Amino acid sequence: MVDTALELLNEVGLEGLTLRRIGQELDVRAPALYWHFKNKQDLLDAMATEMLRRMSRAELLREVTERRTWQDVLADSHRALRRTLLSYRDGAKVYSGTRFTDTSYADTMETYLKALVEAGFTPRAAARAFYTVYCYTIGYVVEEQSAAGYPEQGVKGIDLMEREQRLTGHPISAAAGPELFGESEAGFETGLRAVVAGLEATLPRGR
Amino acid sequence: MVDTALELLNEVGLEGLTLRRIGQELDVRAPALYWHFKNKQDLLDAMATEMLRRMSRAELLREVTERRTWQDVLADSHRALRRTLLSYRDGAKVYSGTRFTDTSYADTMETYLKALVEAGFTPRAAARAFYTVYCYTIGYVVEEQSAAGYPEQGVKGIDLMEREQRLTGHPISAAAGPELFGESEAGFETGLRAVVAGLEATLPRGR
DNA sequence: CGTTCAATTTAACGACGTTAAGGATGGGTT
DNA sequence: AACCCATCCTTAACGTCGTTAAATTGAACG
Repeated sequence: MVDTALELLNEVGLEGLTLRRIGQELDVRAPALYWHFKNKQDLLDAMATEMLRRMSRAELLREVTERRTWQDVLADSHRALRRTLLSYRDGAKVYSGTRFTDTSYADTMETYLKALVEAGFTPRAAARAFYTVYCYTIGYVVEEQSAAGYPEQGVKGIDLMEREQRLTGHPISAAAGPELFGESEAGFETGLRAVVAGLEATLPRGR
Repeated sequence: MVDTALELLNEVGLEGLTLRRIGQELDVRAPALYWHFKNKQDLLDAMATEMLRRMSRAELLREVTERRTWQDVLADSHRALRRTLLSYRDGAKVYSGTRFTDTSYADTMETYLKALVEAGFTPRAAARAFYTVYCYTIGYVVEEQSAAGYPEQGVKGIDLMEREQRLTGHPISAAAGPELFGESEAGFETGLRAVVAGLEATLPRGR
């Protein structure tokens, strides 16, 4: 049922994801859903949790089988997070700010934090480091998905030409358009590397 | 009218911000609002734009009167952004992913980018640097406001005690709670410094 | 006084999340 | 076989939402 809702999300987007529509997909009337979830937010939380679970399954395997630096662990895990969020329409919006419905995410979390601690981070610094990259990633993908739109569904993205015209008189801002909204993949990567490099430079690690 | 909506936002939150309620505040029926805005999203966009405008007014003054390093410009402007978003209930949610309704923000943007370019960043790198800090900040405040809740209005925040109990068996994750959700001010600052330091280390600047 | 135009009203529509009350199904117990 | 009880669903309805259409106000102006 969470699976169905996630599939449907990709078809109709967050705004079109109504209980009646989900019910339709399951050959069931809307109130039936209340047998399984106490309300719609509860279902959304479960969807976010399931997104994370799916990400973890693939990602945790890598963790165990490969030996990587803490920088790679941090960067790879958030590359995976971005990929996961991008794979659902409005994925970042659904995900951001929800509280997870169980502790299934904690295994993954714990593995990452342990890797940082073993690399010399204090537990507090490890948590802070992880959370910093996390916030960057969430923020980036929220903006990314919102700027992209869903043209095939009539949701327009940012029009770079129009933006440039609108910003005549602000040349640097105008020229920033293609860098920011035209190369989102490379842009995420550049920012991610910077953030990780900054953690390396500033956060207290033992020798 | 945008002012009224912003005031009201602080009383009732995004979820309680209905057109009928806004109308009530203005002694007007809901449909009257459609004379001024083409739909609710249009009003929300205007609110986000106004938030930014208010931030810029105070912040741009500093820019002109003080001489600061690009690091300080970058950090201070995003400290101001966070403060602004925090000053409205659900401020970050309202703000994130909206498109600005005019180009009033561009003056500010241009000033910041110019400071970076003068410090030796290429225009592209300047845009990227700014955007990286921007995403971190947006992501951070979205999580921050969602985790805090609004206890006086019955919206519960994260319960640290309960969280710790739930995460027994994941000691590092459990111990991360106070660091992440208990010291949000210091946490933002630490992350911000790291991100700026990372930009210093990785982004192409002239000599 | 009549016209024009901006700004608002009233009335209504369809869709939403949600609740209440009750029906179906089916295995386990007596 | 008859009953029970839990599970899972239905129908009906409520109140609220964003939004539209059409009629109405009221001031400014000739």
